[in-house]
Amino acid sequence: MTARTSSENAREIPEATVARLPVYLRALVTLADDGIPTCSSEELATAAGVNSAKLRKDLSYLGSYGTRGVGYDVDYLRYQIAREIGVTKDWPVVIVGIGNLGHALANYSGFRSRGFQVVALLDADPAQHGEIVAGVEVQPFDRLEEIVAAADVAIGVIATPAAAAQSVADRMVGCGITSILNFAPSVLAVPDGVDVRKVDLSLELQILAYHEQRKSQTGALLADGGAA
Amino acid sequence: MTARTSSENAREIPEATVARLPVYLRALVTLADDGIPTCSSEELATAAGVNSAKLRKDLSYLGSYGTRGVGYDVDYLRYQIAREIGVTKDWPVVIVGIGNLGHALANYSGFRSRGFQVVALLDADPAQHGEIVAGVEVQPFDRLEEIVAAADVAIGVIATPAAAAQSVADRMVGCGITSILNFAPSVLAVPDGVDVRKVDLSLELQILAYHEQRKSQTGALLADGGAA
DNA sequence: TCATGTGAATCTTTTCACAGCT
DNA sequence: AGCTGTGAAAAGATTCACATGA
Repeated sequence: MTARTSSENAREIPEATVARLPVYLRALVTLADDGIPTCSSEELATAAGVNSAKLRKDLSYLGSYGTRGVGYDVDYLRYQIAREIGVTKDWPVVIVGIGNLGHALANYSGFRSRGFQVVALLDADPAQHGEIVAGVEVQPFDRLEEIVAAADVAIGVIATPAAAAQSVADRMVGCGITSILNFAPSVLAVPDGVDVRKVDLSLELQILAYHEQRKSQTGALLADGGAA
Repeated sequence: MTARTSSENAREIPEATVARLPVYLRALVTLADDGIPTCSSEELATAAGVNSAKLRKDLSYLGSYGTRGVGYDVDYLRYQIAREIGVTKDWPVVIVGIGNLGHALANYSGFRSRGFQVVALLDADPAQHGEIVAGVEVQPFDRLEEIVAAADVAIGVIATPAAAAQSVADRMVGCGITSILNFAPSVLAVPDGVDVRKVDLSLELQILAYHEQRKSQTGALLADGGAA
């Protein structure tokens, strides 16, 4: 669920494809780490958990980076996807709300290694201020504007309780942040041009519960759809 | 598979709809908490962050729970959706991997209040054993089978490093778990009939980065939205 | 010979627009 | 008079299957 941005671009990559590019990138990094120089669409698709037709169609939106009869050069394709996503350099990120989840996010090494740098941790609660988490000091939320301006931050992460999320989002938007990753279980209202992605833990579990309930009922057939 | 061939099964709910039911449920809970007894599709859609046509179409797969000319009874619709999802009673859940993220998950109150009960916290690292997190003791991973059998656990959460995720999933599947929520950044191979959902924090940020990069390029398509 | 890249077909999801019920 | 519920149309995503070019 991202904001629509229309525009007639020849390079218009479908949203479903965009959502898979990071998966491909991670699979390529793993292959590269294993010393594999080249792969077929079949191999990469397996590593990424999709089928090869979908993979090839997805990659075709980026360009022709493979070699017919051979496959893909792992490093080359990896670079092309990283460039397309925009993670060839690090993005500065602020995290607001340093509770349990905020701590976990701040400590999550995957951010650093995948194109993001946590430049500030902010919390409204004075009791938290001064604590050092993953090498970064927790500061008052009121310093948001100052920090965003100084580090040219475009991406904000909200890990506050639901009640605070909208006002945090408003402040973020007000100081120029245009992408928000929201872990609070609330729907955010933001202006056009601001992207919001939501991660909701209990929502994911509820989707599993739905399918789980189906499985235990009837017993006629397991059905399912493969997931992932 | 499936073959929408005739036969009963009038109850086939599209996956896209299933993924939104928990969102509607949460919106309804909020409305109920605010003391609102009735709402229109327009109001509920706004609260859920979707448009009203989509909401009505989604609800139509469950049945006819509204009243034409009036709207929906909040409590009644809430119960119907909860029943459809299968969260009218609690599901027992085990969490494996009690690092930063595992701690945050164990402490996350949203699980308890939304249909899930954390019955065990498991970790392979003996240094963690015995610690009490959110009132639950961290136990050795080897007790998995015993605990799953005793509490009839169907849903497992993996919050381990990527390297351990597949072997944890194998053990879970081996003892009868058929739904897995995976926070480790790795693709899990599981048999048919087992559902896996993945939450990948840096993947979400990378999707935002893609759109962010687009915004800063060209500059032509910045705000737009209503304009064009 | 072989695997990519891609039109065409199929399936899914969203949106439209209004008939039908309160 | 108004809002739901739903066919039908449109848009989007996936899969098929093979021409294409290394």
